[in-house]
Amino acid sequence: MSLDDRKLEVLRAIVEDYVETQEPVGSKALVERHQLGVSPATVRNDMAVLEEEGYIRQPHTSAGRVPTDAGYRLFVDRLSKVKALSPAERRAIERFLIGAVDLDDVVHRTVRLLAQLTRQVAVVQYPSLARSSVRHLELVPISTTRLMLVMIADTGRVEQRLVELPGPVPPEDVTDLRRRVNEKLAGKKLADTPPLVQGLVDDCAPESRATMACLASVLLETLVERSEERLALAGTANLTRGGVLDFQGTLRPVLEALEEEVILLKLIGDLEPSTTRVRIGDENEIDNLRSASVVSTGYGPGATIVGGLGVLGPTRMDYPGTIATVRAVARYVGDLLAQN
Amino acid sequence: MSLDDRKLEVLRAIVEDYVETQEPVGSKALVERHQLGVSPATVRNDMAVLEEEGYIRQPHTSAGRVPTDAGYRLFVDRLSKVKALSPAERRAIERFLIGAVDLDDVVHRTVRLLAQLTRQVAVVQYPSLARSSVRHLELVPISTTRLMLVMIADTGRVEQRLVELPGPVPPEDVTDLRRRVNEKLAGKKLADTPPLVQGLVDDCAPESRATMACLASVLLETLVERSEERLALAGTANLTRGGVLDFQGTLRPVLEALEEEVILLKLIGDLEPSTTRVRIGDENEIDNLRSASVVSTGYGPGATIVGGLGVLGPTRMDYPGTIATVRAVARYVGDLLAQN
DNA sequence: ACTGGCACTCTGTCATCCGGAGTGCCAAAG
DNA sequence: CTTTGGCACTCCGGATGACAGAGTGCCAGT
Repeated sequence: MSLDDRKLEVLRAIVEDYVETQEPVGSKALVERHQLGVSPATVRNDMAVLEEEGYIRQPHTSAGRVPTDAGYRLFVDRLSKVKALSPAERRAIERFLIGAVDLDDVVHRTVRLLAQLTRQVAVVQYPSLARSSVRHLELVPISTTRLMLVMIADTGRVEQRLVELPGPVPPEDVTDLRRRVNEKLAGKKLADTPPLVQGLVDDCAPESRATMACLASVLLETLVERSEERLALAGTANLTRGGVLDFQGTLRPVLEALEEEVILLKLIGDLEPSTTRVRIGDENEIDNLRSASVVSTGYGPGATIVGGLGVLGPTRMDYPGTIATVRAVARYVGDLLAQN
Repeated sequence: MSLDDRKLEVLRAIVEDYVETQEPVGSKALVERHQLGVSPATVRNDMAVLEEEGYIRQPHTSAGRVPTDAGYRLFVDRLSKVKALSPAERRAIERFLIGAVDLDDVVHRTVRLLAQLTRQVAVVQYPSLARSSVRHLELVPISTTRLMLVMIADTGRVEQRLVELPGPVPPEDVTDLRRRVNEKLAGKKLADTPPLVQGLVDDCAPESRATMACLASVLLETLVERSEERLALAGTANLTRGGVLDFQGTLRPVLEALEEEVILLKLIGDLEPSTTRVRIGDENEIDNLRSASVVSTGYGPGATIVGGLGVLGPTRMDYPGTIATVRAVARYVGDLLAQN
């Protein structure tokens, strides 16, 4: 059975009212607040059908209706258009992001901005190393048998690792190493480096091969293979808005999930489709987040995507507004990155 | 009126029981659980005195007693000895901290370890730039009019800034700049650099002076003056242990405070006395944290202190255990830093 | 196909009640 | 002077019941 237009309209009204008031919405209140042009009794019939189809449910007999996850899904997919941002919001975004001094700063500002605008928990992934290219590799002698390897990526990320050398290496050899490493790797996608790094070691004169091998293993192991993704988080205090009503009584599981970087990355990290993604309640694979929704998208300079960002909140959230904000922030951040 | 030994013993018993059970403790239960050698009635008299003096209070008439902030304070100062760590804890600390690949990694591991061991919210400050020395300054050309300035500090911190140059600068000039900057600044305390940096500009040949001035201003402004302190946070989910009983009903204010880096720095950042500091409830200047206690200490290689770390929890916390853990972790981190 | 009416159900709240735990005080004992 | 046992009193927390309000489902009528 397909739902006619009015039933969809009723669903939309229920979602909007419930999101706003946080209370189950009844037929009477609905016809009063929206111009549906029909009587409560009619709405009740429609509601019965919507409930049958699984889009809404009653917390208990003779209470109003509340959207189900499926109801929100239908709402997001077919009933809502993306809200335009208010000029105030646009200005807030611009003002917030100018004046960032480095990548850390950009990411921190972004995540706070996002949390503030959406009034939810915000997550921003640092530009992924896997999607970055090497801009420059620097070797800094710390002692005769220790180097600090600093990698600067085109996305602005800077990573450093301590390298323990097998034996003392004189400064002029370091200069030589640096030159050779950069010649080979600068400008290359990090993902493409493994064979090149191997080549570096192979081409090495025997006397410096051990040193180069050390360097190579640190490079490969900690920067390419275990290429650690970094995250910033903000707005956890927003979880307490709306009392303990959202998240079925306890923030515990949600806070626990937010502590796990791996989980967060799963949430915002699937960057394949360049469009905004919305995961509602049960659609999250993480059990702890069954009562939460996540709106996420990728960002990056131009059309490429180097990282993800998003927000997490109760399933009862303002989807159109949140989606609009997340997209806008992602675009601004992308532009900002493009300027480097 | 001074408190005799038995009254102090009663106070200790009350604190210990309350911390454990989370429930107001009455005179009867007290004599049963501890060998006080006196009757409940006697204990009641002592309690009356302790209440008079402000060390305990009754949530309501005819309920048991609960320690006040002053009571906890007295307990911490005079009634508790620092617990020795269990071998299991020691092992956990060691196992957790070996294998860290860089400073970020050390800090993150530390903060998680601390949160896990104390079962509270943990905060770790990155080694303060203000207390670090310059190990090396690196200049990486990004384009002809842009440099990336990378500063490597002896504490392992690495900071990078983008420098917009007034005009194109050829690579060999960059090499020269790099050499001059390092000759002057390497090994110096960051706090001592301002006059040296000024000297660098003054000594510059006129044709490169504008470039050097640019560099100098970025250095001074963003690394020395606005030397940003960084923090890591973990264990917020622990706030939900003990139900909503701690923190008088809502986590809101606490979560809000935890979002503010400035506030956190105030909490753990006062590094003057090298000993552990405990702030109980009202002793926190931050209103939001009036129902929380903070245990913090400084850490650093050897006897010097380069940063702070600590935990935050309900006033009802296991002070001896927490203090011991915080100290131990700080010592281990210090040792780890000393190895670099 | 929609509407008005009506009986029914369930929640949330308020008042009341009662057992339990704990206190404060007092008089007696050490 | 300190400690102890006894006793009346207070207050919390849970259980119970009554009740108004909101909302529904269903049915007959338009």
